[in-house]
Amino acid sequence: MKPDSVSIREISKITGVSVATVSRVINNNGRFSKETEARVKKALKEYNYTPNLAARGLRTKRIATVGVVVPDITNEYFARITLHLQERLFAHSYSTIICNTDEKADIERRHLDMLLSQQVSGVMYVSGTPHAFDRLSHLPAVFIDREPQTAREAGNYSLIESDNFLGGTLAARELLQKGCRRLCIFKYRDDISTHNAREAGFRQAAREAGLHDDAVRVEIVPDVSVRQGYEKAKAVWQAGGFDGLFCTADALAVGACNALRAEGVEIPGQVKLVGYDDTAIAHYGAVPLTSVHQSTEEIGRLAADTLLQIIDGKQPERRHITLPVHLVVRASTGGQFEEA
Amino acid sequence: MKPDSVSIREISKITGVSVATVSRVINNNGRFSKETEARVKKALKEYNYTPNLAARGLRTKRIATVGVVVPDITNEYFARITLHLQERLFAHSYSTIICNTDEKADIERRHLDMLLSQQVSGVMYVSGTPHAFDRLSHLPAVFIDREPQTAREAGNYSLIESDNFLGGTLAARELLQKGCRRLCIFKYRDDISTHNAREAGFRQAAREAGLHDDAVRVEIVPDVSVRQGYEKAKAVWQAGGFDGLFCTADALAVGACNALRAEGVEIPGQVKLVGYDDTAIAHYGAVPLTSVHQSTEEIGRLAADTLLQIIDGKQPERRHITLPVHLVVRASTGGQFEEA
DNA sequence: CCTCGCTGAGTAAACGATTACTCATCCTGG
DNA sequence: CCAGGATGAGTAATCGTTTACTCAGCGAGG
Repeated sequence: MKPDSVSIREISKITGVSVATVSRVINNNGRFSKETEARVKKALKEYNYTPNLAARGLRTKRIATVGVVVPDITNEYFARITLHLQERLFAHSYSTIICNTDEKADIERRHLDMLLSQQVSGVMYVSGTPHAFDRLSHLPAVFIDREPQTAREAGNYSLIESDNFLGGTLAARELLQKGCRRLCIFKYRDDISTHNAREAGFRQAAREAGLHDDAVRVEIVPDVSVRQGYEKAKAVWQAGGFDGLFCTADALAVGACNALRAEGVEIPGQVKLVGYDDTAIAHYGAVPLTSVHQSTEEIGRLAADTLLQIIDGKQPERRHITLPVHLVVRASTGGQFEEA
Repeated sequence: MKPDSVSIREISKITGVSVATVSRVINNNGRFSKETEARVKKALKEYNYTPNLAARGLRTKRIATVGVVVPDITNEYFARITLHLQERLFAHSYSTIICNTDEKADIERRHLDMLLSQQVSGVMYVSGTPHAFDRLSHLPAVFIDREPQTAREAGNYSLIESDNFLGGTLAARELLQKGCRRLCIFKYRDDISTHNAREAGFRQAAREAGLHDDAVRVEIVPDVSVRQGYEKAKAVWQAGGFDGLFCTADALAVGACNALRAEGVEIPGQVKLVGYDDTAIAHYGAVPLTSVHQSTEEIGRLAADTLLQIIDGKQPERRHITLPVHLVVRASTGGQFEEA
């Protein structure tokens, strides 16, 4: 049973130098001789010294921790981004506090108060609802995917998103090229810029291909569950149908796929299907799903680096970064069957 | 732009009482008059006071934060448990630091050092590899699913797991009852008690049904990916086959399902299939998957409550809790088709 | 030989909150 | 009328680190 953890003062006593010097050696800050350094470092190791971050944070008012605010960690897309964020931040010896808001304003508010209390050095908003942003308008922040309207004029933040308009365009082109003419979109809510841009890109591509605007039917769904996709697809199919369907999230597409097959519809024979995010379930379904891929790894890496830059007081190179996306073609639009 | 956050001292100045009294009001600790209380509380609200957790933690040596160590947050089962843990802990105004180890000992070690530095009050091990447990043997800890052998004699910890033996038994009974006689198990590694127990339960049920031990073939896989399931199923099928397959994780079962269908095998006609964890992908696959369900919500809730008890110095009611599981029957063993 | 600058290291004051003591005041019962 | 308990509130030490000052010693240039 090791001692609970020795303090800088005990190291000082052991080595016979002052606490100030020990601190200098630890932080490699200020002057000290080679011998002193060696002696102190030996003691640090030997007595298994662990810095008390509370004390350090109190004194320096900076703590190597950032908050990550995410709507739903069980959503694979969010989980991946969060994971990559964490890896990158951890590599810079920052720790992360992950806060799940479930898209609820009051929960988000409480989480933010907690983050403030912790004196975190920055906050990462993963597809964040902007509800409680006023709480921390003075903190370094990076938004992923969605930008809060209320923060427009506020200061220190950046936005990282992927090119949703392009994603929509790619989806439309694939369906059109494969011969679809009666198109339908299942879109998540009507107030989320991310999903609206996907629709806009889709519509524009359809228009460019000479389709009339009302050849594209839009259905709005209140959540991105498989069940939603299932039920919406059943309803819309019975109400007239379509031959090409674009869902702004993979889960919807998987649900739609199941529903259509239950109705005896052949995919990709009668209906072609494109999803979004290229999450793992895109591979697993009854029909492997063509989907728009965005790199969670790159998003996470860029977002982490940008936040660290802001924290360090450097102006980030770019305040607003848009990453490219690409389409992964699978069986649901008649692509090659891709295994596993 | 609000002031960065006022301190207890400023509240003291504003209200004309001492800092000690302000602190007492904040913590509802010690004595103070109704009027003082009202005046202080008003000022706290008005000036938007946020306690500095670093200072508090430094003084009290207790911080309302626990570390959650998890192998892979993008695994849905782990993500769900983590989510419920967080909800429950947050409800008790604890925050959580989630650490993803990727099953790597050195990453785990660094995470633990960080948690120690943060002076967390406890650690939650979700299906944790025990590698670096020595680092914090004196900290309150709760293990979910897996118990570290090395910690046997160490003090303050509990184990929450679900009844894996029962899960294996249920899986076997379902397959046997539906007429399967040539059984196969895809098991994740050979050194993980959780998965070993599933196999043991399965075998025992098979034995009880009068099957010879070698009527149960066991295949060990190195990870729980869909791809693994796919490839192993293809290989085993070509090497002789089976009519009932039990996978100790859903992802394996989904991969196996895809592989078998690609071979022209009918499910559940020729082969019946049971998975484990009842994650979302169990619903999504080409054939809805019969799976052993364990309640992540209950596991999370119990684990959180137990850890809080240990932190508060109370002996938890039970050191070792085993939760029941149940089987959800779907199409892959000939059950009713369950939508979405 | 004096002075100046550099080097290595110590002293002590913060940081913001908690809490053990202390104390003045007031009330009450004998 | 007084002893003593209860009450409300202030004083000051403390938690572990960082860091602005300070300073002794030494070597070199004038």
